[in-house]
Amino acid sequence: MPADDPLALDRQVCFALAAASRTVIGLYRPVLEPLGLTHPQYLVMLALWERSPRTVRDLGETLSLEPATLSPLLKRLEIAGLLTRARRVDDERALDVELTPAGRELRSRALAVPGKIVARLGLEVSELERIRDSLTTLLAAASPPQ
Amino acid sequence: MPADDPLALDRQVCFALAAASRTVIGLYRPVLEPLGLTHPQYLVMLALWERSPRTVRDLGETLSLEPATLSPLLKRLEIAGLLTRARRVDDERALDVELTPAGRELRSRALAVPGKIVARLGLEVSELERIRDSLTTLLAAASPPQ
DNA sequence: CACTAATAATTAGTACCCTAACTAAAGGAA
DNA sequence: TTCCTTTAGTTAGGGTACTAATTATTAGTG
Repeated sequence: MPADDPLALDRQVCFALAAASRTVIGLYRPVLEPLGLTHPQYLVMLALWERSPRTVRDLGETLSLEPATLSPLLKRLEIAGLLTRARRVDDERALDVELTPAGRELRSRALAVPGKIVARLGLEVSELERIRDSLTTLLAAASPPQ
Repeated sequence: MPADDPLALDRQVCFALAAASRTVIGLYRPVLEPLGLTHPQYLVMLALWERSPRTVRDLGETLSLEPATLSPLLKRLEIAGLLTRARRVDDERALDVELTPAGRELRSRALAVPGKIVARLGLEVSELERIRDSLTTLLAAASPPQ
């Protein structure tokens, strides 16, 4: 195996990305479980805590997720009582995905989540911010032209 | 929404990670489809092109994937004729996952893959390497202690 | 040697993830 | 106004991804 192998696993950004993503997200599981959330659900709630109500399309664009992924996911959050989905009055193709009081109140418990993960990672916050900025660059480069 | 909101989406490394990972991996789909591979399968093949045969456990550790994920995935690659799975003689709990001649030959077509993705991303190779190194740091921090 | 504990891989179950197809509603053009 | 095109969200289907449970094999202990 030559030292300059173009297909070497440790040369592939996509592998580093996939493995890091899965592994980091895996750390959230025990932290989010007491809140009754999976990681993708947590991301949805983060978006709604920023702004609610929002449409499925808006959530999809914000989270880089397809409607087909969001649809059942939102359904499960609705069943859990954290949000409601109602047809918009001005455009009945669209849904207003809106936090319930329970969904809103969950935010205060979620405030402890990032700190727990940062502590588990044991990296400097400044380094995490640098990594995050790199990822934002990468996401922009990979995203479809607007 | 305060400017220093600890739960702001764009402050979460995990969100940047999830979105970037999904989006970048999504770019591979049309490139890998002519090779008959999904992205996770591509990663498995990369590992086997480095070294074959390998056990499921070895592949799992290398790729940060659970055996439960690998089991059906390898089965599909076996059905596709790219690899075989055989009980090891020295330890019948373990499998030897070994490339077939077809699996081995696929590598030459796969050599074009990274270049296509890099071109699509339009980022300098040096920047991609920097990002990859960051991710490797992150993966190490997130991984269970050895 | 007998028995217990640990290990490797598979299966079951749940929750994503995407593409493709579909239904219903809205927008736009003639 | 009518009709075609586009859009929003859902459903279907295939492929992951994980935890938990299971089966069979191996390792370790007395």
